[in-house]
Amino acid sequence: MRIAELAARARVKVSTVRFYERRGVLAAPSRTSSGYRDYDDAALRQLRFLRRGQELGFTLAELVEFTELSTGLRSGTVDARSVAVAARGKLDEIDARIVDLHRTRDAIEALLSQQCLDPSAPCPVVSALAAGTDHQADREAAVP
Amino acid sequence: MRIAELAARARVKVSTVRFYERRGVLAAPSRTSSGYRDYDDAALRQLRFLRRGQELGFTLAELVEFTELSTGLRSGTVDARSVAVAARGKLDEIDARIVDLHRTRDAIEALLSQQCLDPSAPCPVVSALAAGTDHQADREAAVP
DNA sequence: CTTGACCTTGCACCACGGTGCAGGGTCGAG
DNA sequence: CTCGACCCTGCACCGTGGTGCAAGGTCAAG
Repeated sequence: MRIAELAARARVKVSTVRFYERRGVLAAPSRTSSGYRDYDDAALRQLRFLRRGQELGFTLAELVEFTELSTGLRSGTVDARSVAVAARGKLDEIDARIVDLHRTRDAIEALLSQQCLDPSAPCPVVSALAAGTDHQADREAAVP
Repeated sequence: MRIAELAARARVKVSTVRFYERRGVLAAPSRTSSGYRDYDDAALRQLRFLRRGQELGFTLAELVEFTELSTGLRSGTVDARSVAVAARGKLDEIDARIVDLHRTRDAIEALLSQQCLDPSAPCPVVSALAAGTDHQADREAAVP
């Protein structure tokens, strides 16, 4: 398929597809005799994978890393152990983000349940976000 | 306190503090007679709030919005209903992100539990990320 | 054979979130 | 008084993730 069809089916812009190719995020496709890019279904899957990954907050660099790990594992150039290490790392990152989001979520819920309407109490959203002790930074700021 | 101390205590760079002021994200502080910025504890709290919010994936614009909503509510220039509407919207966004992250998490966990080591089966991580039907886009691509 | 929709390349531009540097002023210890 | 650490402004630059436009080539319908 040509670039417009690929882009439409992956719900991205044509310019974005070319941008991904420039960045090496999407493999350069074969070309027709007249020089038009000619994509296959694998390119469509890859492009959708990139789009979803972006929506989930991964950077293009991370998504390239995932792809390389996945294909490397299949082709045997990457061993299972290093994939496991990488996966464990991502898992921990994601878990931390989920915990953080739950904290924020709960704070906003508290806001919704009117607790923030009392101007004498600190807003729970702000409190939840501003959380963190001063002591570490204070020590460092005081010593030098 | 002066800018270096503020920056150290909020764990951000001095240049970042000035950048936030330029962008209107952090209120311009009072100045000493010689023109030095002079910050109070409220500025430190605001800066920490911004840093935490950034870590949680909010944009500076969203954090400004939160701040304005919070202060507007306290000063009575914003009514509780519009805060509730905004909060509900953010809540839904966060919930969607949590669900997505859980999906990704589970897919990576599947990878860790060796299911991806079978080269004949599709990698669950890639599948989870590439998920989504083609039909909508296909229809749109076919009709014009 | 023309017309319009599509394709090509290259380059410039955008928003976001900073980062760094030059060239100068200020402050406190010694 | 000097020295170093700090501060000021302005401006240029960076990476990330695109977006748009000009100038030209290709292709299929009419």
